[in-house]
Order: sequence, then C-alpha cells, then structure tokens
Amino acid sequence: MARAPQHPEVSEFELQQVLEAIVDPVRRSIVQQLDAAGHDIKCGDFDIAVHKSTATHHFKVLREAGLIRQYYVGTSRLNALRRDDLDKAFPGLLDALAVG
Amino acid sequence: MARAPQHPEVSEFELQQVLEAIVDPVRRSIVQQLDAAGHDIKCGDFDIAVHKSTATHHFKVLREAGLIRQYYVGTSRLNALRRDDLDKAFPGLLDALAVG
DNA sequence: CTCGAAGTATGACTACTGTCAAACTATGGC
DNA sequence: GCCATAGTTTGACAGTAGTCATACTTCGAG
Repeated sequence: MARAPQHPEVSEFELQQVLEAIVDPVRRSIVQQLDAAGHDIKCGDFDIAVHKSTATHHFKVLREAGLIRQYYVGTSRLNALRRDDLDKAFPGLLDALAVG
Repeated sequence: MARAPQHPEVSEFELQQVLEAIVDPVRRSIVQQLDAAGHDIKCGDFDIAVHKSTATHHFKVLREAGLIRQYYVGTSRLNALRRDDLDKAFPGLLDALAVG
C-alpha cells in the first residue's frame, strides 16, 4: 500500500487528462458524489457498481488527473474533491459537469 | 451523400455523449477552431492531421452529439458550432473547454 | 499475535474506438 | 457529357481502456 500517493500540482494539470478522467461514467459519478456530499468519502462508501479492484483503478486515474486528493486514515483511504485547484486551472468546468 | 444529416434537438442533448465527443483531441481541436474563427468552416479547411475518411467520422460524432451543425453548399459541407444550443443545455461547458 | 477489514497490484480478457485504404456518390465547371 | 473536386461508406486492423479474479499488503481490534 503506497503510503504517500502522488498528486499533481495545479500547474501540472492538463485538460486532456482531466477530460479523459471525467468521461468515464463511473468516475464522473464519483466526482459528482463528492461534490454533492460536500465532505470527503471513503473508497468503500461510494455508490458504484464495479469490483473493488476496478474502483482502485478509477480512483488512481482521478487522482493522477488532479480531480481528487487521497489520504489514509487507518486502513481506510479518504477521497477529497480538489474543487479549488480545479477552479483555478479550469474555471467553470466542474460546475458545468455538475449539471448533468 | 445524405442530403439532410440528422441533428439532435437541444432537449435531446446528453452530457455523456458530448463529453465522449470532446474528449478526442482531434474533435476538440475542431470545436476550438470553429470557436476561434467565429464563422462556419468547410470540412476540408480545418487544420487536422488525419485522413479524409477519419475526419468524416469525427464530424459525424460531433454532429450527433449536438456540437456542430452541418449543411451543404455545392459540393462542400460547412460546419457551424452550435454555441447557443450548447450554452442552453450545458452552461459554461464550452467556455471551460476553450481555456485549454 | 492473530484475524478481519480495506484497499492495492498483477494478469488476463473483451470491447470499443481511432485510423487508414479503397471504392463510391454527388456537385459544379468546361 | 466528362472530369475534377469534396466528402461518404465500408471493411480491416491495432491499440487502449474498463472489467474481474486472485493474491497480496497494511492497519486496527481483540
């Protein structure tokens, strides 16, 4: 289990990578659940219809694109939406996605 | 050659389909060129690095998602960005994409 | 210290999608 | 009528991405 997962800086965000991340319905759902909740969510507490290992893959894609920040609390991994960072890099993008 | 290509109504727009359309770099480039130009552009006048038949495919995807409107003038096919319709369906989305 | 819970890593499989080539269609000009 | 031009259609192919199963690691509880 990686103790300190890699997170890109805002300056490193790439639109192409962000779009590829959110185009997947499962990942977009994860982002929307985080946005709607307004608080961080454990990997296991999301409402997604895929296998655990598949979920891990999706979280990794979201993290590497800069959409979420992940950190451990005990054996659980918590996920936070990087709203401020995303608004800085791509103003309006997140809001436009929340609609659908 | 289809004389009257199908275009979806604004009410039929689907975010998933729009995202799948613009996630492709070639297609996003087409949208950005249309946006930057401010006027309609012939299929053959875009600056894209793919074969003619591949371009046809991309235009079709963009059209069916509702991003562009196509109409014939002689043997040429002109492409128009459906900015107003998109702003209605997904406010802020197009602007957020123009940034990158 | 042992066990269960939470998540990760790896490998295999499938399906989709972007790509090109070649043949075809439709329009306008000569 | 003929030909060049613009774009479409069809088929084939390669690469990639989402998926699951299995095995593994790490942490907390008892």
